Amino acid sequence: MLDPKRIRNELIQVAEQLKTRGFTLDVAQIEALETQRKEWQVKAQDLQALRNSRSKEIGKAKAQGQDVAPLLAEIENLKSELEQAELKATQVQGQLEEVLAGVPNTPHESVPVGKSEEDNVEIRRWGTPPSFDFAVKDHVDLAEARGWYDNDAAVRITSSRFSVLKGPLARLQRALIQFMLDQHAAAGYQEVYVPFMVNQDSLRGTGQLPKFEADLYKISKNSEHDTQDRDLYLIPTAEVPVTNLYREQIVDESELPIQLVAHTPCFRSEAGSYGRDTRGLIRQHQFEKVELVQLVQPENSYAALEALTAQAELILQKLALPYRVMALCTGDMGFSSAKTYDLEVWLPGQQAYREISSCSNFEDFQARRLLARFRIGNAKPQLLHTLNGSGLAVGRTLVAILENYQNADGVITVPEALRPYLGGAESL
RNA sequence: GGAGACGUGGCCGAGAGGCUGAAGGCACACCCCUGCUAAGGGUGCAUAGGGUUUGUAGCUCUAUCGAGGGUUCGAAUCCCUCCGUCUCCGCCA
Repeated sequence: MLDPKRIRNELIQVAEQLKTRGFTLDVAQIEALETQRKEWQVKAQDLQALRNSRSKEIGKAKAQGQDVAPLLAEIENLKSELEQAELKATQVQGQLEEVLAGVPNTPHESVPVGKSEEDNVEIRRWGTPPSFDFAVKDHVDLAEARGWYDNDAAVRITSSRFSVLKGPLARLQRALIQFMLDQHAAAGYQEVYVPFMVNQDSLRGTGQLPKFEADLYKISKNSEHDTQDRDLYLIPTAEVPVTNLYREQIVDESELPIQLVAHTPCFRSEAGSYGRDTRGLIRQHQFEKVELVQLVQPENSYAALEALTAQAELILQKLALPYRVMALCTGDMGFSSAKTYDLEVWLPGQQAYREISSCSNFEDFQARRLLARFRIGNAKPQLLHTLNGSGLAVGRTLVAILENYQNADGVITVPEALRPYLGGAESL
């Protein structure tokens, strides 16, 4: 979430910035709530202070054996007044927080202004799309022809948008995961293994809740006696558990930058995407992803974004997959992001570049909710900047390899970098 | 899953309705002293939020002793619910 102080002091400027991403900040509403907040909070705190001092006097009087009845009578009325002020204060605070929780991050000044995908800006291209002297197939046709992909079985076992991979394709996926983790570890990212289910606080921390509940799979865990909501959610990305490793933590400056990598399955309900990418492995409810996460000092976060993006690119380069880097425009960026680069890989089956990684700098937007902080010496803790990026989406990498490395006879050439992970096999 | 014990600041550990935001110790920071890397003395040392303010300075207020609720003029201390940790039993990979 945004800094409430900034919203208070620079409301108009913030509203302007948010406008570029197509978000209208209800300035009047916030001003009204803010006025009320101040009024009730001050009143409640004043009454609390009064109660505290009176209570202390009673304590002292009692200790000295004096009659406390007059003092008690004096604060008799205070109680209901205080209760009302406290109630009002928490109500207004709650409303204000609800509004603020729905406000997206403000874009970095370097982000191109635009309305949609169309306005994203290509930063660079790497590699050349391969040319084929035969009719190319898409990954579904390629995989089905070899008996590696069974959509019907997945539907029977679970439902649509799940998949069953068999034999060499399943093994290729495992090889890719291993390969990616090894590459990132070699670059200094610490590998972590994390839970695939998370609680609501974690999702709030990274910004998936409260706004995007519909995209998540929920596991009911509440019992009837629970006073708090204990439902768990399947992670939509490793970003959630990994970044939350530092929720409510204060790390020493010497531990920075923190660079982590995790492989997890990801679960997305894909609500609202009916009819899009229904064929094959592009858009699934469950998919494998290797995720890079960094927590850094604020002044380093934009350099870290470049480095993290380059690290994700490295995988594509080692696999010799053609791609381009897109700077997302203000209108296309995710809720929590201040700046995002998408990596788009060339898919011959679609004759198009498709997203395979998304690398974002969230600045302190997530850290504020998370209370993820660092400290220099004995100074006051400061909010970290958080970043993450896919390195890469494994399912889509699988698609890219099948399609880019296909041969006329349906055999798939194994990218050289991957051969050590497949017992030296040159083709599948 | 059953039985019991316990959750206090970066750590250890007092406190058992008021004078406790919290003794004492360790760690840490700064200063003093000390003729070697050791010891001693002093000071400081939680987090968040609000008000005031040009101010992330100062002053001041509020909240926080696992979490939430309750009793009370007043709760770290009493009651309830939940979560977690430990020990024993059961079960299991």
